[in-house]
Amino acid sequence: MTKTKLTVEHCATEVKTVIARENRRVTSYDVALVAGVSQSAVSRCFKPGASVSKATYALVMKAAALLDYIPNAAARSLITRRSNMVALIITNQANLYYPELLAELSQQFTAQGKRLLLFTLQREADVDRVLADVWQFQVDGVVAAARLSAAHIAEFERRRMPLVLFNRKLRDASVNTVTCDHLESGRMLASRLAAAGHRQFGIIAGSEDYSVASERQRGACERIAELGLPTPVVVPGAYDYRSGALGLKAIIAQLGGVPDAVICGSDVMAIGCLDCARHELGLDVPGQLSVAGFDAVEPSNWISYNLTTLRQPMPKMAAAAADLLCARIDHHETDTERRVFNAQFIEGATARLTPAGAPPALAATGLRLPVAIM
Amino acid sequence: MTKTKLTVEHCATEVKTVIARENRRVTSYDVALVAGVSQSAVSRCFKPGASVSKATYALVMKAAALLDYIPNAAARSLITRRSNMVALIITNQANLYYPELLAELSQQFTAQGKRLLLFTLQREADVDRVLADVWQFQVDGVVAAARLSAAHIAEFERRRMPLVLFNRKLRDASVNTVTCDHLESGRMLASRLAAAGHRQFGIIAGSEDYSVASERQRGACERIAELGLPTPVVVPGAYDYRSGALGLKAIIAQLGGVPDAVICGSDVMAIGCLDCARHELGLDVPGQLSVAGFDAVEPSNWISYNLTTLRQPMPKMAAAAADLLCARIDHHETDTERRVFNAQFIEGATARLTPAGAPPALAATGLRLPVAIM
DNA sequence: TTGTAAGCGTTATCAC
DNA sequence: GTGATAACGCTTACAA
Repeated sequence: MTKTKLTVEHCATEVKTVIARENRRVTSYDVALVAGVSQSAVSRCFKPGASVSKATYALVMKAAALLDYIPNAAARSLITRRSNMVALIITNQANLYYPELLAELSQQFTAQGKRLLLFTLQREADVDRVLADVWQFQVDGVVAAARLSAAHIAEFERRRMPLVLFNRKLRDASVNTVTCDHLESGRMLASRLAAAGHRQFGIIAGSEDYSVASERQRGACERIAELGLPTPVVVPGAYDYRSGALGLKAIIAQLGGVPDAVICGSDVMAIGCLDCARHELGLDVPGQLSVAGFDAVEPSNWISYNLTTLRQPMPKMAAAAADLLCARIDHHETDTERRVFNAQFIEGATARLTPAGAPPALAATGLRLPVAIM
Repeated sequence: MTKTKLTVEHCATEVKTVIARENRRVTSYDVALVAGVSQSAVSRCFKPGASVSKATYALVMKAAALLDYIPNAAARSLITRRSNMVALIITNQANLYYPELLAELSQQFTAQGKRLLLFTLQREADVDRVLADVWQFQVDGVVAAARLSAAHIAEFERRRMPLVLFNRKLRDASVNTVTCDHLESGRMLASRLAAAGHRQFGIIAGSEDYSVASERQRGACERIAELGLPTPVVVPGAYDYRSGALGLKAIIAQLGGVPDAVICGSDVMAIGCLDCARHELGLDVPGQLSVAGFDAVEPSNWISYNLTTLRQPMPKMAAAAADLLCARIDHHETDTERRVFNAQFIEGATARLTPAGAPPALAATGLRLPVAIM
């Protein structure tokens, strides 16, 4: 004959049915009602480091759990002016060839409590259309792995939107950038190949508007010229597998013969070049021709290729991008900085790295070389 | 000696300085002030088919442009209950091996005015941690390319969160799913290989918790059993390149010899297996051993591999996922649906597809086979 | 520590 | 077609 005791549980289920009937979301008011505290008390419980008594906290958390309450980020961001979202502007191409980049960035930003909102580009020219969307979504910052014009940069500044350029350079602008020294990479590769006695180079460049490949080309050409070697034959490429084969054939046609070495603007092109040389043209690589690429993508490491290439320290670069952006967002850093990383040379086995006739160094024989068993 | 005429431009710059001084965002009120209309008129101008006169529209748009005004999506989503964001829950692995998936999904959703908010998982087990975040961000729906438990699914229903599972199945749950028929793919591959006379199979499976690879394995085993062929040797793999070589060696050890064919749960493993067979073990593929994979990833098509494999129609699958999700979000569709696609067989040149001794079919010689020139 | 009340910047409803 | 006004769900002074 006891009068029904109004437990928190009872109250919660009752409130839930009301919410369901009114077809609305669970709010902090609902939780407050169930917990028997004020709405602001509920709010404080969900703010890390706010002053709440243990008892209140427990009460609120119990009610929240009962109601499946989760703070509404949209409402929060309206007042705090923080969305905890970072836009990533990236070309499809970039994601296709550097899938680790996405994983690394996502992980780094997640560690800082931020999530990536994705803006992919079919072509670099789509930036304009995409930027309008970026502003709408109230992201806290932007990582751009795409070509931005000076006007774009100006708009970022006007809107005070933190920005980090990833592997893109812009002259005459003070922007945070994270890059790998592609010019130096190109120089280094040319130096190594020249030291091994290669004289006539072919270069398969990237498309003109992609600075990474063109810087590598510029670096290689610079160094080749400095060394007084014959002018290399430079042909354009589209950064893909097919470009490697087409490029090699174009180089051979233009040169009237096989060059000593072909430097490709990317690994995928190098692999295309390599396959064409070996399987279509029947050339011995690196016996008759050396082939080298850039990036050290996963397949470059596969036994069939074992490509001579240079590795960009992607995890570190991603971490640097996250650091720079978070410094601006969370610590109101205003100075801009350029973080430049150096590529790591991967010897591989598709380029002769010692002068012809010299005994092959240990590396040239390769740890991963075919070893017949039985 | 004319009194300063208060043009819209003058007014705009004045308002801008005030905004800058007060360090706040440009709002629709500011635009209304400059345009000389009410705030609600401004709001209407930014709503696609609202009733506004041409004159007002022009006035408002001019003022908006002058002030760099863009509607605040957080505020909008608070009242409309639409964030125009869709969460993509994806394992790092999935993105690493299927980078096109991301591009396709992003494109499909962008076409529907929605953007992807990225939630990457180091391991499939991280889902729990990630889901709490998903709820916060008020996304309109979720595409999950990760393993969800029945409890997870239940939470989606409780929260009425639209969900599409991508390439994951769940027994006994009515959920929207988009899959490729991996079981049938496995069966088809086994059939084709058996028809060509292969009798003893080795299978390199995927890790247990990844349904795609295990279904393929199940399909292949089923079919092999139906045909009365010897029980295949099944070894586990981790979906990566290294697993291919390890798997092949394990199969050979377990069998005491080389099998007729090895079916690998993924192309990357198949490529690892292939490289090991050819370069480490000195086997002739497909002369002494047939190797086949699944997925038709880009490298599988490279001349060095030209892998026998099955292609998932990724673009169509991505489109289907977007369709299903948008139907629930925008058209309040409540029925769930399973869209199952069939894989396309890619003959390649790493598996013998005609009975031994029979004259090779045209396909077996391959259009992309090495052709020495000169 | 807690509650009250004022925003944040929209969209939606309703008179006019 | 246009303008007041009330939500939306939260954070944050400020007062108690």
